[in-house]
Amino acid sequence: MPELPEVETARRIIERELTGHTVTAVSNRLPKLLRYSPIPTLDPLVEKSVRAARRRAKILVIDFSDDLSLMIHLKLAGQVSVHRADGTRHTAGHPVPNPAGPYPHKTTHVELLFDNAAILYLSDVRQFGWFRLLPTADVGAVMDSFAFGPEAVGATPITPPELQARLARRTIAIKLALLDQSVLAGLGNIYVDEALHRAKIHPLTSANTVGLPELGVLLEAIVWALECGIEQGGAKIIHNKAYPIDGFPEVHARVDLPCPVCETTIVKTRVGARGTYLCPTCQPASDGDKVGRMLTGDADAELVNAESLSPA
DNA sequence: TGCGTTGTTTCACC
DNA sequence: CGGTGAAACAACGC
Repeated sequence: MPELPEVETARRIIERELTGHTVTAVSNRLPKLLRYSPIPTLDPLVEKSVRAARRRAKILVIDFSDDLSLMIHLKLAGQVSVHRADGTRHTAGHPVPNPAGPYPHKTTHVELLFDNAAILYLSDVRQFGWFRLLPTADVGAVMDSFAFGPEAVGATPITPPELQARLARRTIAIKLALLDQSVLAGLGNIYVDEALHRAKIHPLTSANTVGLPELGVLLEAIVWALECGIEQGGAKIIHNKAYPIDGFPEVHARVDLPCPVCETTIVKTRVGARGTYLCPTCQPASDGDKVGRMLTGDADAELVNAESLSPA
């Protein structure tokens, strides 16, 4: 489930381990991963050296010499793993393949060999991700086509009034608005649940009813969640079960476990089509809630009602 | 074995 | 045109 922290972790690994090194060989066992790529194979990367690794939203970009760039979207289940000649490994993204196990795994599709004997493995058990090889000069235009909103964390963080302006005409659930990459870039299902819990906001609250002070709290909570994730090199969630490190994540993938803040049992519901975890005590339903407004706000009623909104 | 999984796109409709 | 809600899609593991 690579989101901003997992992609940022991958970026840092590539920057640290591979900058200045030259590709000596390339293999790609699943050419369809280049289905959107302007250059249809990775072969031109041979003899090119890594100049930089950068990130925008959840897209990783590796810049090579001779005006070549590789854009990578890990989607649900992509993984980046760099193995050095001395045997040390650095892995980011999805937990499959097992970072401590044998490589290449059957889900490892791309291998890049470098002149320092390091190997970059790109794996994707779901095959939903993509790679695009293109001139560096064209990366900006492709990024523009995605119309990403401001980065959720970065040098010039979005301010509460800016976020309020972006949500002003949005009546959808705040959780869905935060997952919209054109509103704010980088959040996915894990970190949005964590941020809303931290900010004590129910995920079904209509986006344009969240006041300025609450948006300030929410932005702080978003930064907190993403920085927790980056510090940990990505949240550890396997088969929909969280394995918290230092108490993070607090609610996501922790159904039926106690809320670390108030010990109320964490419930799982649905917002849009997304599995959503929340603490019914910390995050009470409010008048602005899309479903909760006609109910008591109790979690079971929400679950039933939310699911009855979609056809069987 | 059919469902769940997520980031993103698409579509009908208001 | 912009927003909404839902479906679609990618492919696999359980």
